[in-house]
Amino acid sequence: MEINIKEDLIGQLKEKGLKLTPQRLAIIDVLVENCDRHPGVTLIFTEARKKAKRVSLSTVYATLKEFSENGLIKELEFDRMENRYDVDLSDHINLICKRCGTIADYDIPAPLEPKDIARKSGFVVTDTRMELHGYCRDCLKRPD
Amino acid sequence: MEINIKEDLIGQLKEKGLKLTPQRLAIIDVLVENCDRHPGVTLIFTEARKKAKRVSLSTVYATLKEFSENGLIKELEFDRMENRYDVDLSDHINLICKRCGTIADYDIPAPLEPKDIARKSGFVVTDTRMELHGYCRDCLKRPD
DNA sequence: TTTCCATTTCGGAATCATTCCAGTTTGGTT
DNA sequence: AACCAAACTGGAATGATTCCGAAATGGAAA
Repeated sequence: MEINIKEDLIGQLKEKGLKLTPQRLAIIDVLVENCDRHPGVTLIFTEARKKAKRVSLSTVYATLKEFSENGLIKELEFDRMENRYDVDLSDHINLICKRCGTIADYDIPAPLEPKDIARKSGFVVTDTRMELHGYCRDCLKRPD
Repeated sequence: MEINIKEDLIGQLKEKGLKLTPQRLAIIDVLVENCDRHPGVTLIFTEARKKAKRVSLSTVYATLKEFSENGLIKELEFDRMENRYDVDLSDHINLICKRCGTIADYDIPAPLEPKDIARKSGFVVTDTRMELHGYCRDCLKRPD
């Protein structure tokens, strides 16, 4: 499964005419290995360093930007908090824990028809983002 | 109508034991006058200066934070973009134009039951945020 | 395989919204 | 009128992100 995601990402990379560098390969590996963790730049940077000899923070930023602009990954932007990256491109709802910062996916398809919205408001939807902030199961258990 | 919102805000301020200062009064005025515009800090700061003799940027930040923490207003956080503030506390969907940055409200109640989510995922929802990014009617008309 | 150049990488400086800080002022209660 | 916790100030600090010019390199073409 992870192999498929990885091969798919590399395939898309070439399709888009982007070069396959050791840095990018390392970043892809980290993304795939942590695909259910919505990793941030710091984690990706740290882990990528273990895989490729030379990777700079600038490169990680540039690469993640490039990838998300080309639709390889999804960028979840946050305020006063590192952006998070998701290999899962499907529309889903993010459950974001206020306490530990964990981001879980909630897979109920959003019952919002872009067509209805366009018809009623004239607004053309290109990206959907649904966040539910609150507390995850684990944090609720833990005292304090 | 606007009068009611203003009086209501001032009422809540006193209820919460917060002091009514000329700076806060000016900020409330700006919020109410621009209630359908989702104003950001810069706009609020600039306009508030016209109303009160002395207002500092720090105060605007502190005040907006205080207000939203006390539930007087809603803070919409953005990445790489000023936060926006909303006097309308009801759950609604924000239509955010990628081009002009306008934020419009879309008033269809979200058909997501917090109870269902809690039951299925153990996640307790405290805040809902739904954003649909795309292009507004006006920007679609305009060429280039 | 060698050449070549657009792309990528690098690290350090710059950006910018926001927060922090320490000192001063002030609303509103006693 | 006195008092003090809360609020205000402006300048410095923060931290994620972007920008920059120079150096390195993937991979297509020769």
